[in-house]
Formats: sequence, structure tokens, C-alpha cells
Amino acid sequence: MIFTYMCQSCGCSFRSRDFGTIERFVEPCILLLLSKEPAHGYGLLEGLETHCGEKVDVGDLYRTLRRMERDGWVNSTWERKENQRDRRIYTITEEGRAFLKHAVASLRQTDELIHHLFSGYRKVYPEGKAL
Amino acid sequence: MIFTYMCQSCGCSFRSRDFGTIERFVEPCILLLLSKEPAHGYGLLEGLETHCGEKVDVGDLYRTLRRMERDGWVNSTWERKENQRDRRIYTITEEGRAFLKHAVASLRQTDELIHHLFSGYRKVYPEGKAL
DNA sequence: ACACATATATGTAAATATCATATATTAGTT
DNA sequence: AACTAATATATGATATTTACATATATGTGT
Repeated sequence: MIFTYMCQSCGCSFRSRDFGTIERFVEPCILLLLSKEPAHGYGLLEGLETHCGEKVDVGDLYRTLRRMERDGWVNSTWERKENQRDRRIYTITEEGRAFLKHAVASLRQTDELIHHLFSGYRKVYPEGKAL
Repeated sequence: MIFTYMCQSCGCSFRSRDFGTIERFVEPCILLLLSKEPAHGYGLLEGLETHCGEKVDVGDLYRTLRRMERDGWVNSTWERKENQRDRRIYTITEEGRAFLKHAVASLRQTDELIHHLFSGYRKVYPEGKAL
């Protein structure tokens, strides 16, 4: 048995990092936030924490944004203002909106798989209605 | 723009592999199947394809099973029968059931995050009821 | 003898996530 | 003036996870 992780929500311990994370989930979250208004990387942090359920790694965020720009999902321009450090402002593109739409559709399938697991679990482990 | 992937369900294209996959989702699926009855690796393939929504890499499956045994979630014994190749039969352990329970609880949070994204998406892109 | 399905397993590379660190600017404090 | 902290962007190094290919062995049918 190699248990190295202690779960904060239910107190149980298990191997490595938290379970249930969706690969690159931060990307549609970024695109949704940028759909509302352009923003700079640091300014996205708070909204992303809400959407992702935990603090987002800042370094990862910046690297992701550059990658998304390389892939054509966002554009960026430098914003220069008095009494403020230069910020790189990101704007969503049409390709970005297309991917967001796809991601949402794809996550519906993911959602179905999760609920399929839930129903299977309930059948095998009934023990009361609440879980 | 670097689009290298063509989505089979909606026809759109985007970078790298399919979106929406949950890290190590195969593990609770394996544990759920083994909760019903012991099984060998190859015999799990069909059930896992249903639960995971696509074919599971066979090599990955075997490696995952050995890792889960190392972590104490399953046990294995060799089954020897006439007219049949030796099979390694896996059985779920108490630790395995504990992790499955945790995984289900954790996936409920994942589910909430997905639906939070959905509701945010609907607000920004209303366009009709159905999506 | 051959092809094919079953069955288990490993090698290698790519993609992704994590943790640490570097750099620069602004605002407030001692 | 020196310091501390928050803001802001970015990279280096490592670990984890996934994907794809390959190796090996057995049983079944032709």
C-alpha cells in the first residue's frame, strides 16, 4: 500500500494527487471568462479558482495562455497604463469560441459517464438513499 | 493555429487528443466491476469500454491493475484451467472499496464544477434552450 | 502450418501537471 | 532610503499520466 495523499474533504488517504480532475479543464474556464470580457492572466486567477474548485497554478496559467494563443484561441496585446505594470490583455477569438462550444459538448458526454458510474455504484452499494 | 485532432461526435477539429477526459477514470470503473465479481484483465475490457465511453488501451489496463495491486486496492491470483491460458484473477480489497467510495464522492464535486461551467456557458451563449 | 482471438506485459515517447524559481513593477511601511 | 507585500509575467525541472508500439504465450479453427 502506498498512500501518500490525505483528502481534505472526506479525510481518507490515497495515492498521489486528488482524484476526479479533468484534463485541461482550465481552458474552457478561461474561454468562458474571456467570453464576458478581455482580461490579463493574473486577473483571471480569482474566477478560475471558482470554476476549477481550487487555486490554479499561476505558472501553469501563463503557460496555458501562451499555448492557447499559439493555437489561435486567444489574442493578446500589451496594455500600458500610468501607475501600473504592463499587462498582457487576452481576447477570445472565433476559434476559441468554437473550441469552448466543443468542450461543453464533450463535457456533456463526460457528465454522462460520471452519472453512469454513480448509478452503477448505487446498485452495488445501496446502503441508504443519501451518499 | 495548430489543429491536429478531428472530433468524431461533432466534426470540429482542435489540438491534440479528445477533451473532457478524467484522470485515471478507469480505476473506479475497474473497482466497480470487481465489486460485482472477481475478473481477469482481459475480461474487464468490454465493461470498461462501456464505462469509459471508448476502448481502453490494453497495455495501460494491465499496468494500471499491477499498480492498483501494489497500492493495495486489489489482490490477484493465477487461475489455471484446462484448455485455457493462465489468467490472473483480480479481487477488490477493503482499501479498494474505500478508494472507490472516495472517488465517487470526489466525482460529485467534479460533476458540480462541470454543471457550473454549463450554467455559465448558457448565460453567455443563450441561443435557444437546447444545446 | 497458418491465422486469429485471447491473455499478459513492457518500451518509448508525448502530453499534462506540479513545484520551484526568476524577474519586474507598484504601493505601503518602517 | 530600505523593506515588505501584492501584483504581474515567465521559465526550469520534475513527476505523473496517457498513447502507441511491440513482445510473448496459449488456445481454436481452417
